[in-house]
Amino acid sequence: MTNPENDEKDEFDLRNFLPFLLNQAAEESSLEFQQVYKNRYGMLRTEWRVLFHLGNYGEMTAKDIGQRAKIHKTKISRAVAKLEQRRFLKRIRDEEDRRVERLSLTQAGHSSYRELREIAQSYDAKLAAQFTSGEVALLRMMLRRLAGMD
Amino acid sequence: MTNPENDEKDEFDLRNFLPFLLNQAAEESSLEFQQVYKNRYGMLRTEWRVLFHLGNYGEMTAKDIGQRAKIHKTKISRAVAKLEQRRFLKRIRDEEDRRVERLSLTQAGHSSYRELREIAQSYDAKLAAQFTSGEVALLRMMLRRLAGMD
DNA sequence: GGATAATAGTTGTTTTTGTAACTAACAAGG
DNA sequence: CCTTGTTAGTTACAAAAACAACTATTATCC
Repeated sequence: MTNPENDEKDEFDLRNFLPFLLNQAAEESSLEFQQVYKNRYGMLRTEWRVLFHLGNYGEMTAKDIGQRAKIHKTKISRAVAKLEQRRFLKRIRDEEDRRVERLSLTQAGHSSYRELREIAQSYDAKLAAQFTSGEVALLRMMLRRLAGMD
Repeated sequence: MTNPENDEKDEFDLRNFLPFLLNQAAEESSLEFQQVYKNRYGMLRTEWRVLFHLGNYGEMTAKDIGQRAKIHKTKISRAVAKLEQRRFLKRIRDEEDRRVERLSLTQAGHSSYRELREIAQSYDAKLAAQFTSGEVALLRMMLRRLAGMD
């Protein structure tokens, strides 16, 4: 490319624009881990997120997961169906309120979760190793704030 | 949700996992700006990215844009077609290498770019205002590193 | 120079997502 | 109770993304 056209007081650089930077960093930093749950476990992103939530926080409803991870209910519905099909989770109709399903992992689901968590943990460590521990702590704080997860 | 199942030395918290955190922050921080180019300009994300690249860096080829922003060529091809249709950009066949098209903005494209850039700039400032300027500088540096944009 | 491979970009097909409308169950007010 | 409104989750259809196969052009190298 040529002709930078910076003749019009253009202090703006796309490469510093936070939404763009965040997206690029998110994509790049997800890539390698994505290969694992995708190729090795045949899972979609929403599927491992549901798996992780159930593994990490225990029994939850679809709505709980959706609120916590800001995932739309239709995506969760489909992910749950797929995970159930693969016998990674089971649903129990809540008899107090029969609209609700209480979701939890099966043995198989739990064992996949443990494996993936292990991988995620060391992957996270690898990413974090590029910076000082103070920097990483600050980064996580800022990301949580930007994500509205305070 | 109940039953945290933290009985199995589970120091892992999904809410601190960098790829997850980055994705959440990216999505949340893009939302408001997305409304602008989507609802007000009828553009898709790839379309404004192409527009921004051409506005920001001047004449480029589809391949240039793809490499710089890590966007797949089919997505770019379709975005370019749409932007051309709306008379926001023009293509010039490179006579040195007739496989290549040199892309650049039209007047209309440039004026949309300027408007959107203005909005992007103040949106970025609003996001950045949540932190000290030192923190933001560090954040951008870290994101660039994570994005492999060094 | 002619076969073979590589490159820029496009098009067609399949997956995945987004959106809206739907079912079933519960809640609230009259 | 019984209409009206909400809520949990599903399903159907439309939009967008991913992936593979394609065309046209240029580069390689025997």
